Amino acid sequence: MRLIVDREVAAAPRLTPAGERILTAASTLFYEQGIRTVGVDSIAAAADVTKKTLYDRFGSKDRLIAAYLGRRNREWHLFLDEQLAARRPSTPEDVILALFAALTDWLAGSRNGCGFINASVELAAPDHPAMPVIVGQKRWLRAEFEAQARLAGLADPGELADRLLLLHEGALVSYRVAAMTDAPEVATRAAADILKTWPRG
Amino acid sequence: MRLIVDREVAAAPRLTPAGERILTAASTLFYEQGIRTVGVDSIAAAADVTKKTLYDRFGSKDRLIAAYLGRRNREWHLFLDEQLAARRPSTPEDVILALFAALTDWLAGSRNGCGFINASVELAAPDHPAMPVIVGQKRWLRAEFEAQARLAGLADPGELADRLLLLHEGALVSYRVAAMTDAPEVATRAAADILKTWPRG
DNA sequence: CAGTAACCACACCGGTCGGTATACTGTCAG
DNA sequence: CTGACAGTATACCGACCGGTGTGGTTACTG
Repeated sequence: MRLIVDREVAAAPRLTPAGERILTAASTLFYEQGIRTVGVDSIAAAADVTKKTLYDRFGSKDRLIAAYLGRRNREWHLFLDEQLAARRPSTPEDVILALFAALTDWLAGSRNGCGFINASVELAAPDHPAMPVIVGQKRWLRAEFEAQARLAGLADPGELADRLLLLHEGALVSYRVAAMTDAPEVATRAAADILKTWPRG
Repeated sequence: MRLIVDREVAAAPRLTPAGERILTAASTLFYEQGIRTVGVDSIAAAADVTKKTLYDRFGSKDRLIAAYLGRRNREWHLFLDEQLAARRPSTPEDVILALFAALTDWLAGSRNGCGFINASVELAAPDHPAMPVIVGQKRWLRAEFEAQARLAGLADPGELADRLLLLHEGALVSYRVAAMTDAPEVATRAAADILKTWPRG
């Protein structure tokens, strides 16, 4: 069993060594301290690079933000592939549960929750160049839930996918905002119970 | 049937006419456009007030933010009281479902989701004077879920409250980030199903 | 050998940020 | 009558914001 829905993730663009350092520094700073809080000067300093180089490579802070989210999205999908490979789910239901179980490891080691949700709030403007990445990430997850539910022969896969997405996002945000440290485990248990009692189509 | 857990909401402080206008303007601007985006100058302009007056009344932007969230929290509890009064739930389970159903009206008329979650992300710093209001709001809701579950004689009220909170917060964030416009209704249906199948203690 | 991409150092830009200073007016209670 | 308080108007502050311009160095490549 494996993931079904196409990732539609843009391939990682070639980066120069300095560009690589910039994006790496920006990624940790943006995620750890917030996008608005971190200025381009501090990113350049952390990457040991001139501001000029930063602007030669990325053009603007907004496009650097988009690059940050694009990379994070790729890393997330790679992470999911690893998790799936390790857990070897044998049914579509197990694939769904593996996606929930992956949350625990994904969130471990930081209290900041979901970088995409955070970015969506911080950027606010719906026409921001990074918005498609954010919405796309959530839409992919929902589509994957729905596809697995359909594959499992469960009734009303759309409604089920919606409910699973609520649990998933609720875990991400409660982990951060409400300081619910075991949110991923709670979500996994809740998802398991839903799947167990859900009617077949 | 009514709400059980103490609100521990600080009483609304007396405000001068200008102070009132400032807080009103700040509330709509902060919620509609984001806290970091809105500067004190534009708040003063919108309230038709000098910046001097703003700082005489509130001292700093951070304290104005805290006042904004305090007021929003009071408004939310007032809103819940109205909803409860209108729906007249006859069982603890119905109280819980009424809290979910209230989400629909609470979110109607704006795409910005939960002001507390947004503020938590935008402020980031855990020692910000407004943080206690944010965490307190979520903790109250969880405690209310748990108290109602206990009153209903349901098993493991803590676990149930956790799961309900995940659905609730998931609806708030999916409504905004994933543009799931019917998130409140989905959450309400999911909560109803959970309550229906949950074992008695 | 010439060209070009990838950097460096550094100085500079206009604008906006949160916040302060000064000086003056109206109102109302002791 | 006299403060105290709430408010006005305007000017100002240093710090930082995202972004640009100039000029020079290294290294690889056609």
